[in-house]
Amino acid sequence: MDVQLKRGLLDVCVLAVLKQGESYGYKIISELSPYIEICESTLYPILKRLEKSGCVTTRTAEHNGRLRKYYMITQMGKHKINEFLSDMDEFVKVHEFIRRRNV
Amino acid sequence: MDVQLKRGLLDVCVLAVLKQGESYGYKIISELSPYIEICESTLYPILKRLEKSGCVTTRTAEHNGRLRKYYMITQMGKHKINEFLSDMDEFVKVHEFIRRRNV
DNA sequence: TATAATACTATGCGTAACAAGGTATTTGGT
DNA sequence: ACCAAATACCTTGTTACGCATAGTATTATA
Repeated sequence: MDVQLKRGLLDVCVLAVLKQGESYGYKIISELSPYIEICESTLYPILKRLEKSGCVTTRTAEHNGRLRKYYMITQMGKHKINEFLSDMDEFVKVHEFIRRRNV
Repeated sequence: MDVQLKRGLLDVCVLAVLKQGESYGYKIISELSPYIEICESTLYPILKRLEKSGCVTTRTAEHNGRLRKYYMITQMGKHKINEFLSDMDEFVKVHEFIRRRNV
């Protein structure tokens, strides 16, 4: 998918994954990969951003002798998803506008 | 609509307008305004970009003693619209992915 | 024993939307 | 006659975000 079209989409994808339960960086990528490509150097800044803006909280736990950072969605994060879905109503109308003029 | 979500959308909106026939800056804004907000300082760089990439051609004509720059879509521009619509198939699937996880 | 997979992080680049500001003419209201 | 709004175009600087590239380090697998 065109890079520009992903803008603003990836944040919400990550939040949508976390809505189903806590997860961690590497796993989030693999959960999203069937739907949208997101590379590490994109994801980790997103996670940092989401934490800073209060959309997720974190806990660090040991797994197989390695530290893993788990991310959990907050109320604010859920609110962000709903905001996105509202925007999508508008987006869909614009999409239709373009399709109508393409016949 | 969120600024980031507009990324990559506005170019195609402009092209979709031009697919219906030539138009000029000010008119394009008014034709789009019921569907999506686009300000002048966004539109004119877009038009320049589209011209540079061969998606539109221009002609300048006098109208009421004032110069007006008319923009016309090219084959390349039409191709760009179709590329966008392909990307949208993917986008729609991601949208559904998010909606499903938001119940 | 090497290579893939797992797991996280930092730096720098390019693109696009927009705020703010500038220029100039015409039209409409009072 | 005068001012505001509408018409019409353009430039500069800022900000945000996706990604390429690179680095670090452990564990599993062939």
